[in-house]
Amino acid sequence: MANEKDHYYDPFHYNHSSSSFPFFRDNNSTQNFQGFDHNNPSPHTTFTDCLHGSMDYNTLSRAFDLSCSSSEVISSIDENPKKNPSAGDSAVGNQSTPNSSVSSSSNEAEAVIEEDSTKSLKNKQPKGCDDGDEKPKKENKAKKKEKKPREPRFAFLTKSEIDHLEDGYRWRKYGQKAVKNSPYPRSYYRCTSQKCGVKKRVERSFQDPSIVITTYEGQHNHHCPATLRGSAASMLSSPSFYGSSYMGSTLPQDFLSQFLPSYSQNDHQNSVFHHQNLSHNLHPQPQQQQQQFQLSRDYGLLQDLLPSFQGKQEP
DNA sequence: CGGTTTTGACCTGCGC
DNA sequence: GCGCAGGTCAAAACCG
Repeated sequence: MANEKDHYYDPFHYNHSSSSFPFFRDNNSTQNFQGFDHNNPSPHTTFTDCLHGSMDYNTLSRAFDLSCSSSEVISSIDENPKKNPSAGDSAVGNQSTPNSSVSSSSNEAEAVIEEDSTKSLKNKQPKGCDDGDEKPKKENKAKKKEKKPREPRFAFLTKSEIDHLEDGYRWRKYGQKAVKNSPYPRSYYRCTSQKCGVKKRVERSFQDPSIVITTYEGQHNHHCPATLRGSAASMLSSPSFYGSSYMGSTLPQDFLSQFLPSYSQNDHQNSVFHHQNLSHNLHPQPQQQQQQFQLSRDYGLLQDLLPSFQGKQEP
């Protein structure tokens, strides 16, 4: 979907020289990792890894602010590749020149991300004009659906054996789909809280089944119904969880506190977050890979993890 | 019995 | 226009 509604934030476009952490934000609201093309980044892709926990846009935003005082934290690449094709190319193509496009991104990234959600309208269009002989079902859907902008997305890679990670919120599964090139299905969840339209998708990496890819969409308009201690917080300190590319050198505690209200300093001491400088560690040793998953700037790695990504990667 | 999960059908956008 | 893939709906099944 390469139209003006698409916005692309290059997850890889962080300033690795400063060890900022690679949170990815998917503003564009279409599919993840699908249709990614080095030469045409427009097809939304964003990715993030890091921790799992109760994330919503609010907490994430705050977390970003904390760590991302500068532009490099989050690289929003090209807010509109279509408008600026060359920038679009740079979104991915410039990854070898980390500082080239970062400058303009970050600060606007925050603003852009919300703005985008009003622009991205990939949601189903109402079929209001269906003819009378259509199925009633269709008509109902048509009436129900409105043009709703997609919410910004955040994707997380989590090393876990559990598919659906506890994050303190209650979710209802509303769908499951097989993922192309992957033996693992993708599950769709919706927050059960009334009027809370937050969704999340959970899928397992095809290449590394121990990695769960969780994509959050939207922000909760209510408090977390459950304390996280014992659930997400405990998982943070469990060996099965490896927050990999968490790069914020000053973040861990504050950041985690933002995500996990019950996350204490004590937890932090036991946490498995690792500060990594991706620029020096694009290809972790096998041993390291056992200990921590690392999100690399190298597309190849993402490609390995994401089958659908891979599909587009190889012509 | 109410809430959740499962699952096939349906819808939409994109590429060819 | 057609086929494909992602995303969603909603009825049925399941569960506590």
